[in-house]
Amino acid sequence: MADHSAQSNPGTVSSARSGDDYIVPLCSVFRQHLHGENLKFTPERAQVLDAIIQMERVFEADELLFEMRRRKMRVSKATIYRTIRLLVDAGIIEQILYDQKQAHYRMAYGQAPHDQMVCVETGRVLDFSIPELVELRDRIAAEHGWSPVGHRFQIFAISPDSESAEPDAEDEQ
Amino acid sequence: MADHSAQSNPGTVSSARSGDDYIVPLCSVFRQHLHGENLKFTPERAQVLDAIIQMERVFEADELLFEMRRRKMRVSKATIYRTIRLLVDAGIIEQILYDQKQAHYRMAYGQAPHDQMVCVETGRVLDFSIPELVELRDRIAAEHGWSPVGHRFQIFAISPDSESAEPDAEDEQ
DNA sequence: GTGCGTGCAAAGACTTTGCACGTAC
DNA sequence: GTACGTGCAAAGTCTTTGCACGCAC
Repeated sequence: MADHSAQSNPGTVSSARSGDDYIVPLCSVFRQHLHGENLKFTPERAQVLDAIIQMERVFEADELLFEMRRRKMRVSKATIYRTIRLLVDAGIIEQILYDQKQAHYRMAYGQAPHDQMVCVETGRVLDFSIPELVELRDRIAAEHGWSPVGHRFQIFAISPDSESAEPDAEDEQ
Repeated sequence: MADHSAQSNPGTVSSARSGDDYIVPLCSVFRQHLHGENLKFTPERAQVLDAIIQMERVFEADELLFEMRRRKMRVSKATIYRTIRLLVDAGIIEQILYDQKQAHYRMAYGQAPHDQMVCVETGRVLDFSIPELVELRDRIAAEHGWSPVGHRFQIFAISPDSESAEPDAEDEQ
């Protein structure tokens, strides 16, 4: 497999199209999902989705709040948490786990691949896709009689830029 | 709880030997690690390690506390948390991530493989090992010029016993 | 019009920390 | 003897919830 790395560049989910192109379809997707659940499409929810789209990378609830404040969108923390949950339910974003401190999320709509490499020094994230992993997963699940519904593959590594650039004095006696 | 997972299959930490056999070497490992860091090997720390060994499965800090209380080991919650961190540093146990609610840990000393399958219905965990995954990981890291230090592979699936056996009224339509 | 949504602050779940006393080395 | 450890409770961090008012459908 020569080049399985879908996004050659660090961290960003979308590459070819600009952020704005997403807004219309994603709004529709979200609106439809809400409608299907008898929930309402409010300005606040639209703003949260909009802000997430603008972030174009992995984010935490807190970062989203901060970013929205910076952009003069006045939405409460509670609403952000509530909306994030709805967006996960709608399949528009997904939760990823780096640590148990706080939840991280990212866009899932554009079918971004699940696999990623995380730099243990800098926190930099590189997304990529390994199609065989799905086959592997299905095979293992089948061998045990389980029904696969998803998987997660993360590589922990040190990125080339962190070794050189970063002094990173953890403990110097 | 009956038999939380794994034992029957490849990948459990202990298979042939009984729990007690571990106590001596693990104590030594821990003691040496502490000594190397100029820390002390106290009865409390020994008890925490002992209790973890007896659990023989994935555990949470809270479960460990409960189990130790049950066995009349009087160790404070703070000490459990502090000792868990030391054991992770020593490489004796490792943290695994199911969700961000709380941290889960398991024995890492016997070089248990990192890969696992989690039942999204019951929480049952099945450990297994895929050697190719390490090669895959190393190859991908190398392709991008990163230095791999670890990985995590989790399959989310529905275990056969959960569909039939378990009522599990999460939502009963 | 009504029921779902929102903001606010308070509560909740898990983990860490400050302090005074205790103990392994 | 001393520096590290311990228990306790209080503080911290991230997330959820109760309530009164407001708005989308």
